[in-house]
Amino acid sequence: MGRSPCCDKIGLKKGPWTPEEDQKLLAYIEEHGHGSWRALPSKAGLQRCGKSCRLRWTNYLRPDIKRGKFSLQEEQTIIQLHALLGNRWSAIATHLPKRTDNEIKNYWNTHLKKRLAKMGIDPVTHKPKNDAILTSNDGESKNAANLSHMAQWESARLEAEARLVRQSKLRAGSSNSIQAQNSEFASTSSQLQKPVVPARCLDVLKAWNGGVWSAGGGGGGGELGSPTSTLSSAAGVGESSAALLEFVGNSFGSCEDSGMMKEESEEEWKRAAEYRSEEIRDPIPFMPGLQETSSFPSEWASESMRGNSEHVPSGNFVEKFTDLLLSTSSGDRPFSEDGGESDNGSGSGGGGGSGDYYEDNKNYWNSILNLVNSSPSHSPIF
DNA sequence: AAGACAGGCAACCGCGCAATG
DNA sequence: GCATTGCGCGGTTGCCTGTCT
Repeated sequence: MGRSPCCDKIGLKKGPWTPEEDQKLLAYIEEHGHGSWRALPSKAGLQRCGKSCRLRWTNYLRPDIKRGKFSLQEEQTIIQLHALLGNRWSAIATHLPKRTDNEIKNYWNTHLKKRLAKMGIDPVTHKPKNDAILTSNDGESKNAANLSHMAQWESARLEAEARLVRQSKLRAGSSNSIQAQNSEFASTSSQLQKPVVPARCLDVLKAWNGGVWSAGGGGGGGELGSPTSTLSSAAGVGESSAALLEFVGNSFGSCEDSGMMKEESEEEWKRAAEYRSEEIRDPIPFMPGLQETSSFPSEWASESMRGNSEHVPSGNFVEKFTDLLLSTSSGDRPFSEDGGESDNGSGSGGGGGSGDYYEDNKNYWNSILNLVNSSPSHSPIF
């Protein structure tokens, strides 16, 4: 509908960019910024469509792009976020400073997807391929439902962040100052694609670890052994709910700050495998600590609760999340019914109930991390 | 050495959404 | 409210390069 042609105009060049074209584009953007991609090519003297220019800029020429191999933690971030968000590469990219969605997408398709497949993990569902046999329909649906809740929440948050970026860009864009634009590229250009808020990583999983995994009481939580997860059944209420509340708006140091960009990779996988193989005692070290708390902007929930991914089945997450918070604050334990009597975290020994519900999910994520991290470092996969 | 094959990645394409007139 | 425009996203393609035979 009403869509004007873009790259099919006669006379527009397609295909690989030449250094001369790159130079023209760079020079123009450095001098003028990119106000309108559509108008840019002619102004810059390029026989390209605006879309092609934008792509070239965002995926290749932008000064804040990190190229080269992905670090172990970047890989883990991608895998885990993909488990939550599905093929929402732009959302995943917001958690990986200096990486473009296209790069992440390519890396997933060419490396990580195959790696997971070889490890027996379905790269779409992030579950072991024989999981369907091992898991009852009921348990699976619980896993899916809970994951979907988290994913929807993350989706909403990311989109809200994106809105903030757009708004801030609009504000910034109201000034035609070249310096302003240039300084923006230089200092915060990654924020052109990312939220204004500090880069985050693994919010959901962090909350998952802090709020859900640790909530198994003295049993499962104790098994995990996190300093933050030594919850008595009484204190656990407050702490786990606090973790969830922190998760609502948490903002912690960027992945980069937390050592995200360590050079990779074999050694890191090896170290991680060693570490993880000792004991899955505390997922938290993979996730920077919870630090900041902010309020829950209602607008986050106002849109984008649409189920836009097969990973994110539709459902009224906000409602349930609110219920969760309410029940938490009212003293009910949302995560565990069985207090400290669960087994060593490996199974759903106790009967039924929400204890099993979250235990299943904990085990699910444990299995992902286990499978990823415990793969032999000498494996051809790696 | 050369052809075949596979993997990796840059770029293209089409769609959806938001903004605007 | 509708048409149009512009941008961003995700899927896909095709070229380039490295490896194998």
